[in-house]
Amino acid sequence: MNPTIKDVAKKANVSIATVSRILNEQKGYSAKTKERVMEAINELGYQPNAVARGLINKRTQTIGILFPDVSSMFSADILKGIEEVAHNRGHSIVVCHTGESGNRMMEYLQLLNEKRVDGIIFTSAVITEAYYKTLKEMKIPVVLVATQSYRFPLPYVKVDDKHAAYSAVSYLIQKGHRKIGMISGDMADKIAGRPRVEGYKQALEDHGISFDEKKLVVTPGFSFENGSGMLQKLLKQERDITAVFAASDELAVSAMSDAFEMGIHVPEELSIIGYDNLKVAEMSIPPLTTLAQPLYEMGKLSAELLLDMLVTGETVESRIIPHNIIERKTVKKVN
Amino acid sequence: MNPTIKDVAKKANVSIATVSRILNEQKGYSAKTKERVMEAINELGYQPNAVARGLINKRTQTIGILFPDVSSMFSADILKGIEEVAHNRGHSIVVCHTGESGNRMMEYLQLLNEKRVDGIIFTSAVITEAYYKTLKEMKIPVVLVATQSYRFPLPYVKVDDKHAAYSAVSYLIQKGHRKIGMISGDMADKIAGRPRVEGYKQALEDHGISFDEKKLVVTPGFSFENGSGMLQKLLKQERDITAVFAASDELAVSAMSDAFEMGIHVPEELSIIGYDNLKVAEMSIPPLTTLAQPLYEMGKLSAELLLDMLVTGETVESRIIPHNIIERKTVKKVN
DNA sequence: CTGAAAGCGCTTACAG
DNA sequence: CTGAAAGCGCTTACAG
Repeated sequence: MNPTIKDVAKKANVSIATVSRILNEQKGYSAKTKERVMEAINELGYQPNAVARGLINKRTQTIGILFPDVSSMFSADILKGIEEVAHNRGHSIVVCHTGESGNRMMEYLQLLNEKRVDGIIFTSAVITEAYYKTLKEMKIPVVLVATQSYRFPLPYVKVDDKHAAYSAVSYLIQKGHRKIGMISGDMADKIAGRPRVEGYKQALEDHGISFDEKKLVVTPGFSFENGSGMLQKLLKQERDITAVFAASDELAVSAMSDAFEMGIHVPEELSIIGYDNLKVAEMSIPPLTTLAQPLYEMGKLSAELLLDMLVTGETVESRIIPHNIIERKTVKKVN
Repeated sequence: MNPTIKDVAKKANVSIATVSRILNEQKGYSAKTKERVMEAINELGYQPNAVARGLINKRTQTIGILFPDVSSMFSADILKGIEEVAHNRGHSIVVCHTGESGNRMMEYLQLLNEKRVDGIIFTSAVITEAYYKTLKEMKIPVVLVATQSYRFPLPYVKVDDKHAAYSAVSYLIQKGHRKIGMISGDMADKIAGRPRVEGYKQALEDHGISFDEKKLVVTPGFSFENGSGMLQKLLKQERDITAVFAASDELAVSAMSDAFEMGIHVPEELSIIGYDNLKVAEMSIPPLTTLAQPLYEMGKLSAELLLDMLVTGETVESRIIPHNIIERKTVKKVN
């Protein structure tokens, strides 16, 4: 068995109270008893039991992170950012894959409660009433990343999706494009779906281009698989397009694959701009121009905010993160 | 504060012992006391405190997972597989990003020990003497995924790298290629580096093709960045090549980007086969033919084995996982 | 500077 | 079928 505080106390000939004090760098012991205790600790290879500490301190030094899909490229950088600051600030992270079933979500929420995590980071999904209710009952800080809630007062860190989409489309327009199609994710999605379409429309409008619904194509999600065949569909509806804005990088890459199949050259014959700036954006051929969400930084910031809430006990302001365009090689200037 | 077992005991007018029994589905209570207790639990919204349970049971129902890079595509599927079975079997996972610094690794090992995780899954890195020593002192089950140790007796689940590389190169040969180059990762890496080169050499030899070191190019890692420019280098050393075996998908995709830059058409002018079958393999243009490691299944299996060890208390046999080739579109038949 | 004791929220013999 | 009590490994007043 692992040695306990009792073992070191015995070995050092002091009470467990003073061992505890030394461990926690409080005061109330002489230099030489400290020395004796440290010696005993080293000899025994003693490591404090964080479970016992957690029980009494009511702090487990761990935070829970909820992902709809832990293995997506989208989650990857957020996770890394969170891990980075959590670790630096003495916390570990338990990661939860909630999938699409609300079931799994509720299971995990309950689990995180039983495990008494100190806080929760909730990524890119929508907060339902049930989720909010249990979250609230847990009475621990929560921060949202890459999502937000209109109904419930939870701090979030995210990009302004409408604005970002607006920027992406405006960029295309600046490059001389006026016949711009869009491949959208689920329009019923109020966080990442509709706002991007609205941004697209607004950019057109502000530049005197009228919206044409034949230039818009919708698929139920944002994944590579969802995007398959969408470019064909778009071009079938409306042959006369010089550029397309895809609502995610995976959708964009999917469109590039479709273009390749159809023998359409990107960007010579068709410009494409994505959204996200996933790792795959640099790996695509040619490299994808895209609207970047700084996912890694968003992860870091969300963890910072959460841990701040933990120390101050106060809630924190939401943060709209600036987006920007990463120019690579899929958008061509046109007259 | 969260209600405790004491609160429900009081409310139901029983002792905490019987509440505990009911919670743990043991026997020793009447149907109607159970009913009363369940009622109290519901009314209070009581959730057992897993920290207290962990302290007394000496089981935290959590396992630690160590990744050199949590955010890599390689980690993604392994993580998902582990999460899947861990969750199904009532365990949560704390994920650790160890980076390249051995430092971070030791920190995390200590942390996992203090948190008293029930077991550890160690992925795709090499076990040093120091790691092994601390792992051993923790006296908990460990399983290795996508790596192994020759020096230390730790069960692993992985593909046979040499054999897999052999298969990939043999596939190229079957397709009629005889002038086959290789882009290798770090040759000093005894797990994923050298064995793949050995497999390459052996496949050549067994097919009566002599190895030519001008057809081999080495880069310090397996990432997309590491691969940049390697195809140029290879072709400069030896122009006369019809196919290349890349030691990872990222390296392969990198080579495809290089080929694109150089105006070389894949697979018409040059065939490429990768290794791993990451998500990016299907997304590349054209889709990448590759030697697949079933990462998701390997993740699942490693968790199964770890949890089995936890229940049986016995160590478990290592598993060599079968690999296979996913034929997509980057390898062309040749005469 | 130091220790005895209570307590965190549970589980588990032990006794009835 | 049920409860009182000890104990898991710590921290923290409290008292000296």
